[in-house]
Amino acid sequence: MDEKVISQAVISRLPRYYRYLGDLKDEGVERISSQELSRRMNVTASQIRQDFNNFGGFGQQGYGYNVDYLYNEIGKILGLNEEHNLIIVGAGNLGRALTNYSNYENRGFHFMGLFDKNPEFVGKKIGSLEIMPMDKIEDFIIDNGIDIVVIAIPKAGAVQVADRVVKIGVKAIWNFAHVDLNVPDDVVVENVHLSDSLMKLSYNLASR
Amino acid sequence: MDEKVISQAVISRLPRYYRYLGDLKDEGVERISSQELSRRMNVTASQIRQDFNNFGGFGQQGYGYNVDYLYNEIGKILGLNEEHNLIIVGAGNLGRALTNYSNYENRGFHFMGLFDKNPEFVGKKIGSLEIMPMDKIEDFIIDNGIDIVVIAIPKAGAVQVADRVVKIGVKAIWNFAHVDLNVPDDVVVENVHLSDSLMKLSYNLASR
DNA sequence: TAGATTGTTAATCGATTAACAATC
DNA sequence: TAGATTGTTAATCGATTAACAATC
Repeated sequence: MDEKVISQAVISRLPRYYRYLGDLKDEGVERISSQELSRRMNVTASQIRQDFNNFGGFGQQGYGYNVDYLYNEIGKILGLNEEHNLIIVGAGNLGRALTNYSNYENRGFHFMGLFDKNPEFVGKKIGSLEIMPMDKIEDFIIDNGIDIVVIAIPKAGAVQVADRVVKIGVKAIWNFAHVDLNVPDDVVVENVHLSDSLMKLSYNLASR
Repeated sequence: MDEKVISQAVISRLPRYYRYLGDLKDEGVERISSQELSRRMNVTASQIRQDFNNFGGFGQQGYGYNVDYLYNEIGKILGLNEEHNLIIVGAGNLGRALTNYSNYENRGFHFMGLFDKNPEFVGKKIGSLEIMPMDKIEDFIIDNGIDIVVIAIPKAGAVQVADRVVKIGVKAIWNFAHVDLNVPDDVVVENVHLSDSLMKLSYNLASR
């Protein structure tokens, strides 16, 4: 391996490139220059070329970038050619919303199970998934090759759930709980702190 | 006004400070030094002091920071002492999840209305809110002093909804649609692109 | 007063932008 | 070949960290 470490600033921009390239593809655009993409996306052409060149040369002098090729390459970089099996812990409103967020499916993200500690929920079906009790989490993860765990429960239980799934080898957590998870270095956590986001909006609104 | 512009990097960290200070308050901690906070939060003490000093001196040499006071000051900076009235456009799973995200309530964020274009949804109640038809959005915003609009519909309709609410004076949009909204300079948009977040997780998992 | 710790300036580091030679 | 546009190096800008004088 021994790959160059890419800064998170670059990584954060990749999904947006991917989205724009997908749109261009849909429009039937075959090739695009960094300058034209820069105009559309409102970033500098320089940044676009620097970002792409972190991963090797995807373009051609005098021509630009082939949209289809670049789209696929960025998809590969993002790991979208891999299949991922997920479970969601927490069958509250948010957990249910994520369950049905079916447009992930076609990107290789498969939502396989839904868990909740509320006995009244257990057994109920959300879409095609049946809600299972919390004590089945470990077995389900192992039996179904789950590699991503989505935490959609209040902060009180989140840390404990994270500890449990990390213990049996899960290496990726998508965390919606409003708490920082403390995990080993080789486990990646992606936080979605909705209230942080709303506070940022509140600040920017107030200080317009 | 004429206030110094604070970088978004700093703003993004404020909600996290706010959360940790709230926890400290709950623990009954009265004062804290930048060094101790740095240890807890895993950031440098230098950064903490720099961040706070963007807004004036909240501490005292030789003593540190008063937890309660600092908590309140950051709350004020974030605009949490102001009342905000919100509506949610889109009564799908995500919209419903946000509706019931009631812990925002006690921070002065009031979810006042829920809208959907699906005639079958209109009239149904989600919690205490009745789903209203899309053509009532403008009147409702004006009549109820709505200052934040939450967009929780697919990308297809999102741009149009944004245009409509901006037209009648809304200055803040919390956007969950997977599309960039093009709004005037004096309108703030806070994006929550869930699939971008999942792609980042996917990348970081693959390149661990 | 002595010790602690801030507020703030200076140094460093990293990310973005500009420039241009390489090359299609 | 001439024109266009990348890949890449150099310059700039901004953010983070270190250091320390001010002061409680």
